Amino acid sequence: MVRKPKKQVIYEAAARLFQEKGYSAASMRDLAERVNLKASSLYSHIRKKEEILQKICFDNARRFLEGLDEIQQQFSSPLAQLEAVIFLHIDIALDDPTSITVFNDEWKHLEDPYLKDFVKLRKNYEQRLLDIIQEGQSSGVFTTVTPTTALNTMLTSLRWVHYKHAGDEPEKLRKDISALILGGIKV
Amino acid sequence: MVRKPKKQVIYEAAARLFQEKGYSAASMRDLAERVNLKASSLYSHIRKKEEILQKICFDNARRFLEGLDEIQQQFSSPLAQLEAVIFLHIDIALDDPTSITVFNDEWKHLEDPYLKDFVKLRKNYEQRLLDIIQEGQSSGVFTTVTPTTALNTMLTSLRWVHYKHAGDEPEKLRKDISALILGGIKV
DNA sequence: GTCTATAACTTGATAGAC
DNA sequence: GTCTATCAAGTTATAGAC
Repeated sequence: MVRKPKKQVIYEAAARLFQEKGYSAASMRDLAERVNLKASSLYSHIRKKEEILQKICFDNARRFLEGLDEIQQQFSSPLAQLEAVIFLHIDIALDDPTSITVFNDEWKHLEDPYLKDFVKLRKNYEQRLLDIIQEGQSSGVFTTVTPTTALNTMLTSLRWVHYKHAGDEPEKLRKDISALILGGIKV
Repeated sequence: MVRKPKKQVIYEAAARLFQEKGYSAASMRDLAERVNLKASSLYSHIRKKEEILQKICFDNARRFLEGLDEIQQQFSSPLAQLEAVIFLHIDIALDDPTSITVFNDEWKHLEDPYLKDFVKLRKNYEQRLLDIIQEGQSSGVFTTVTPTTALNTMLTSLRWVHYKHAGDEPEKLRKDISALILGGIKV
């Protein structure tokens, strides 16, 4: 029987709390109650509230970026890369739906310099996807919609898996979603 | 030169403020400053902070529901209806991007009984779209992905238009997005 | 590490003068 | 309708006893 370090228990409870009430509306007293502590005791484990949000946001950002690294090593065709990106987003969303919700919805409550850094990482990620799309268009396998329109439509269309997944098997879900997205992009 | 009623000025400033900082992090003092009043003076025009959020959320909900009413009177085929729904979402997003962001992202800060009512309206809207999708599947014009998967993918994929629109002409945007979404749904 | 106590400040909202 | 003054409650975070 392995006991989780209390710090981890706090982070996980915080993610659920931020998901439910939003970062700003979630108080340290709320959080403390959920881990059976007084608010002041939390500060033996973390330095400040924002630190929790930082970890959630940057851990997830890293996950996406490293996932994309692997994909670009493993696949060379734009179509295979894009499909793998779709699977990456679905798998991450299914693996940790709570923290991905916070990552998606609460990052704007980061303060500088973390906010700036976060936005930069994200811009980076999106630019790399944009390059894939444009390569696919050049080689004639993708339709010639405006690239940012294709990118944004694809990325946002993946933003429901984490909180609304109806109970399909992951395999069925991956198959359906990739068919829906790629069906619109492929020539 | 028509002067806007101050109440409307307040609502519009509030929508922008809620969009920028989120409902919870936006204070009545922030809002007052933006309309050159003291916080207490706001209460001559509104009863409470949540009242503003209510109006924004329910006004937009009504817009979508009435839009769907019209669509279902005007078109009979599932494909034509679904395309019209896509245009409806795009047009609303382009017409008032700020208030649609608040509608999309901040509704969860409504309190009961408004929260319950809002969720009910939304469920209603989504059920009607689900029926369209299922009719299209039955008549063989839509692929047989899980209907809720098609619905959620379609609806969330429309949730970027309001805040990221790159500068395309609306017509090009409507054409691209409907091609991307319907291309994945059509048989 | 957890507690009590508290500092220092912000919050939404009200009372009442003008 | 707008102001000043104020309230009661809530906020993050720290100090120091145990």
